[in-house]
Amino acid sequence: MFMELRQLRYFVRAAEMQNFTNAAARLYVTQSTLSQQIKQLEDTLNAPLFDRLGKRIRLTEAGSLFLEYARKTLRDAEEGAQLLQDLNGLRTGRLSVGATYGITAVLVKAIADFSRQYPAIKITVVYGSTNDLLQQLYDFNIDCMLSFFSGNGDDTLAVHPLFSANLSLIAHQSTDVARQKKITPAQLSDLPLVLPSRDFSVRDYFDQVTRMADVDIQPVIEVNDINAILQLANTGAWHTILMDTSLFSFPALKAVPLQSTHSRRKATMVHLNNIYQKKALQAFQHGLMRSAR
Amino acid sequence: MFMELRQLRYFVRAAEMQNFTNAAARLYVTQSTLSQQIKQLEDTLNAPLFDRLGKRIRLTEAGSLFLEYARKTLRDAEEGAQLLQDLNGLRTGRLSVGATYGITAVLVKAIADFSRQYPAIKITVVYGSTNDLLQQLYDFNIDCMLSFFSGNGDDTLAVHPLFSANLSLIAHQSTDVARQKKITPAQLSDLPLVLPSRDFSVRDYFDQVTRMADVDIQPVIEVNDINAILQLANTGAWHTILMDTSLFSFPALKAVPLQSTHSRRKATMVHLNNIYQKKALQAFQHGLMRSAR
DNA sequence: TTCCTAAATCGATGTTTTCGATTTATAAAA
DNA sequence: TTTTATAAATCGAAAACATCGATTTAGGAA
Repeated sequence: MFMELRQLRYFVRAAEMQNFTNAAARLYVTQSTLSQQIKQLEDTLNAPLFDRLGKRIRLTEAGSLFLEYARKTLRDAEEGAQLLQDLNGLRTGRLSVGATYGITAVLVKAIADFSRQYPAIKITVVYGSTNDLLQQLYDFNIDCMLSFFSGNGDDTLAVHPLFSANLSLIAHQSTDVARQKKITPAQLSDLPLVLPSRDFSVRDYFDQVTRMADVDIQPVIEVNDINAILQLANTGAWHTILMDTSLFSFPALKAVPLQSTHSRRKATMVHLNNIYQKKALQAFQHGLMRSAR
Repeated sequence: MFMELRQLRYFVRAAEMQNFTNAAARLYVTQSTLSQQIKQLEDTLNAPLFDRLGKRIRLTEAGSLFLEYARKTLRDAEEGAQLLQDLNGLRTGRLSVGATYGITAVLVKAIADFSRQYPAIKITVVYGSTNDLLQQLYDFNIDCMLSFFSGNGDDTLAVHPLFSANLSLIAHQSTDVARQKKITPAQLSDLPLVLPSRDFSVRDYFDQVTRMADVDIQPVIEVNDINAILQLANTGAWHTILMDTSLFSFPALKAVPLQSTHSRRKATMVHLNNIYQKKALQAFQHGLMRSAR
């Protein structure tokens, strides 16, 4: 009725050996079985594949033509299976990681390590707000999310803690405040501040902290790019507020921890529960945990 | 233990439908059977192909990767079988032809001839927009496409010219314009027009021509069915714009060629390159070329 | 919560594959 | 020409397998 790969396997071997009995032996079936399966294949194809010349057999024209396709079919199936083997061995695949800015330092290190260990895996990094990324996670656009997110109560998300970070004043070393060991929210109101715009969760978080400390702090400048903010801070003319872990590649900038309840946040790695977890994600998570320590 | 084509057939259908129950129905087996065969395939591949998200399913990374190979495998097997069918001398087989409406006259003649010569070949005609049909061509749903399409630059498509057609005003013989030998785009603006909706490539094409002639022409009525448009034109109350070859079976309607640069288009027959070409397709193409002359 | 629907699982059934034995056919040897 | 050896086809029985219908499990909707 329908063609099956078994029949193609048998046919190809028989064509190669030009002999049913030997082919059957190689296939660990009896000659009877081989004979019947070939016949069945011929029936479904409605064409003879072998000429039976007494006790010899020979491919017909149809058989010769079909042999090529039978081989190709088997090869494709084999390649597909091989590809999945490779996937299991992390010799191929894709990994898509979402992150918020505050995670960059750890992320860069983790990705560098991972890519060195598994050079065949293609990595995509998607920056966005925590909410953006959550959406993308649910849409299956990213495999995991790195952010300051502590979970939403249900069990659809797996949340793995990475490290803790402090909300901090970022100031150029030449300024007075840069030398302080800590600073209170109230003390911020006199300082010239450049803050990330409300797209960034750290800004939300900062507003929350100041509201709780009952002080009102308005930035002089608002920018929606963390790197630009750091550049501005690097001139010494402005300060900013970021998680201390956002601070790297600017040796002249110092982080002064904000003194307040809840000024420490936990960075986490989040992925969907209850779906198959890519091996690549597991490996990446493993490296990430090490990088975060 | 071993992969079988049956499993690939089930898998591909399930992946396409994203739903086991519906896929099973289409395959004329029960959902139970499908479920078990998919599981078996997953076992032999040692990789999950679907995420089971409650009552939904979704391809895993492995599944997406494997889908391509499964399709390729089935296609090769199918091509091999088709090869032998053709070898049987066009005494059996299927031919699926996609066409846009403007080709109908030639298509009908070609099919009539072909079917008389090879009565055993089952013919399917699929009408659709050029883009629809291109997609179906790439999906192997149709063997060739007849349309006003001149190629897309790459060598995956073989394009054979059939005939040229003129963009024309279609008017009832009782109207004044029907007696003109030709008409300019500017002259159209005073006429009551029913135009095919933008789904039709001829409309795109007409808009392009008027834009180049620097006149703005808006239809009174827009309809997404060519036959309905011709019925309307046949009342004498409206005119329309079509390729002159679309005009047949309405003896009272006349085509007045649009006088403009580029108002002639070439109709073509297009099929995929680099795959085995059915004998039936070759024969059909041959007849088509003769009909188009 | 209850209801609805989709996938997984289970045991029974029917089909298909396989096997071993036998038959048929033919090429080579006597 | 007969005999012998060997290879493919055929046959009936046995094993393996796919399929089914019924049931269970579980998510999503009302």
